[in-house]
Amino acid sequence: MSLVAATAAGATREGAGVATLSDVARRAGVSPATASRVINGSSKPVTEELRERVLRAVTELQYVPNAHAQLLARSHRGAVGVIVHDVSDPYFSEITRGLQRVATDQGRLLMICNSYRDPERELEYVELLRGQQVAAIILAGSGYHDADFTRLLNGKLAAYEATGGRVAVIGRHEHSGDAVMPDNRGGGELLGQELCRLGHERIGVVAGPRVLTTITDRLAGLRAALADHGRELPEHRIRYADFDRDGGAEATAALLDAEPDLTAIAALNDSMAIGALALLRARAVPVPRQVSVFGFDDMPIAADVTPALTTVRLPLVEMGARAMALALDPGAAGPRVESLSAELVRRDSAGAAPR
Amino acid sequence: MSLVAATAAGATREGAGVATLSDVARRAGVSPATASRVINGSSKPVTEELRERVLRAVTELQYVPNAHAQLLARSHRGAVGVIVHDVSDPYFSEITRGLQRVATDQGRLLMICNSYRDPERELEYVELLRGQQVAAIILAGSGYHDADFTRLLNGKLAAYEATGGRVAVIGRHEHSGDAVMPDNRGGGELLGQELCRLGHERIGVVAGPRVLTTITDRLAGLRAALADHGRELPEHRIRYADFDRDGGAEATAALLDAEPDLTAIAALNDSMAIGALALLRARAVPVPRQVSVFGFDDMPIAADVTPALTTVRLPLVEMGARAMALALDPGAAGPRVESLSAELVRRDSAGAAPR
DNA sequence: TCTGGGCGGGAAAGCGCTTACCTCACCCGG
DNA sequence: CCGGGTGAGGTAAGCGCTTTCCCGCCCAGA
Repeated sequence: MSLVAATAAGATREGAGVATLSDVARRAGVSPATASRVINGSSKPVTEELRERVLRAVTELQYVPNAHAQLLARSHRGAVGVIVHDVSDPYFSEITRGLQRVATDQGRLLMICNSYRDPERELEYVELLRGQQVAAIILAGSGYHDADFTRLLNGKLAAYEATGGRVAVIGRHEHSGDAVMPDNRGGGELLGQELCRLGHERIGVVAGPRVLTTITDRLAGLRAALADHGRELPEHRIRYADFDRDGGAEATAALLDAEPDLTAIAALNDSMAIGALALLRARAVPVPRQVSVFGFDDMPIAADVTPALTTVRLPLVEMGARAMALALDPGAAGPRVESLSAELVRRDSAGAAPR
Repeated sequence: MSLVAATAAGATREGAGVATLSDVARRAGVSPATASRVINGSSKPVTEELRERVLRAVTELQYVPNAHAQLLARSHRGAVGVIVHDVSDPYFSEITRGLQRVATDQGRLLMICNSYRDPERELEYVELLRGQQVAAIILAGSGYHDADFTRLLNGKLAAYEATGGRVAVIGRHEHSGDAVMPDNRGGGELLGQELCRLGHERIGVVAGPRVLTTITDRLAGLRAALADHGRELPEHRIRYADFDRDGGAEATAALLDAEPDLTAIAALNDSMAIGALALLRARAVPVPRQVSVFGFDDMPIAADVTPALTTVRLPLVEMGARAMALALDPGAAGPRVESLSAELVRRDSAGAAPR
């Protein structure tokens, strides 16, 4: 689910009569208590006779219990909140699939919120989810290099946890609690090693916004690996743009305009890599013969573009599943951190550097 | 949001003390009524002095109102429910984007539920959303050829509408209320015309599940256009499979195995077309030189695969936006139906039939 | 000085449900 | 024949909030 705070405005006030529990009880000629008991199979026994009368009334009135009233009365936290950058981004779709699977297994409802990479909105969603009395909040997706924001967010999360809420994050170092950490740095290193193995020297990097910690991590790994092989990564060969397809195309164009003889483009996620591929095709640059392209994440479409994308795989579904498991298992006192390693996937978009 | 019915089991019962409105009131030394008034800016004036005391208490206690209690007290329907087949499918991501935009503009919260093409689950979600007291329910995605299911669904929707709920559907004829209808049949015709224009005779169709009305509509349009040009579409050249990438690959393989000399593959959505493309590439069949491939929907990635997909565009975002507008506008007595037409997008995956 | 009107604030009645607790009838053993 | 146990059902007290209604105060006007 994507949410947006509902304001008081624009409320509809329709509805002559939604059937309530009392309506059912009245029609069945029993007390609300009895009706409630048969409707949600309480442990307290009710005679067959009454049970049937109640069930009949339920179908006749098309009664559906008011979920809010139930929640209030039970003071029972059922749902789990998830805050992602954007579910329509395959990276998050995959993570969400993992989250969903575990949540479903445990009979939990999931509320999914899109922050669209706006820290402000992320903060709002934490409040909103808290108001919804969710049992746990899961934050997926890169954190931000912004100390003020981090402090604020941690404050809110702490308040939530203090009242028994559980929190798990995916890929954020800033939070001190339970976390699932994909090895972004290690993935960057794999990328760097491959680049060196293939003999690339003039490498352009197509990066997402530098405020994202994911970007700096991947970059750091890449730099480290290159340095190991005596290569440098000058700042002017890194272009920061939106973390999506169009950003990838744009950054690639800028890179190529500045230095037409690059032999490799390393995109910091697959969407950007697809944008890079599109731009190269538009400019009739042969891939990988003249320029090799690398992605990151290995989202499903990566294998289907042409040339199929060489990329660094992150176990996205697994990450989601683990995070949900952590969030739902009250266990362990100390914070638990699970690291998941990256893996290089060689396909057709990268080859040896032309000489 | 994706939901799954939360069972009573597996509830957590944590939480020593979530601050409540009374806590805030007590700490501020005012009545709950006053606290409530300042917190959600009631029209009733409150002295600056008290207002400040309350606000201070709110921040000190990190108070967040209990959304369920608010909803209950206001008996105000805020959210809107959306049932789609699968948000991670770009077709629905796009529609959802449109829904979201309008909902956000009107300050509405969206609850998104994935039915994963399971009619049973669709029914359950209608109940669930009703229980959540949503102001409207939007059903997106093909209906099913299943009279029993349709009757059941319409019954539930009618009950919901009877109590003031609003319903809008996207691409379903079975419901009699407000609807946004993409012109699937017309799109099929466009496809057929293009196929004829390019001189294709031996055409294989890669279709999704035949229980989906979308499939039969597109197929009907395609058939009609072919018939106009004196061509037939024999049943054995239609393969029904899952409505996704893998289904597309599978159906294409079956088609080619049976008739290696087909000159065109018409897939009934882009995901399937991408699967077809992948299979053809794997078999080293040149596209479009030997076989042309057509998609349907024009989802964003269609332009980025290679060869770029020739497809039939549906205004997905627009469809979502219109549906939400209909759902949120109580207006008109009679049911309103908005038709949106399809458009052929020529790219590189289709060419003249080889001779 | 007295009255009426306005206005800020509180008391309390719900919203629809769950559940602890109580009642009442019945049945058993002593 | 009676006391107490048992078990089915009802009563009512909330869950946390909003909102109507009312009260008391202050000031303007007579």
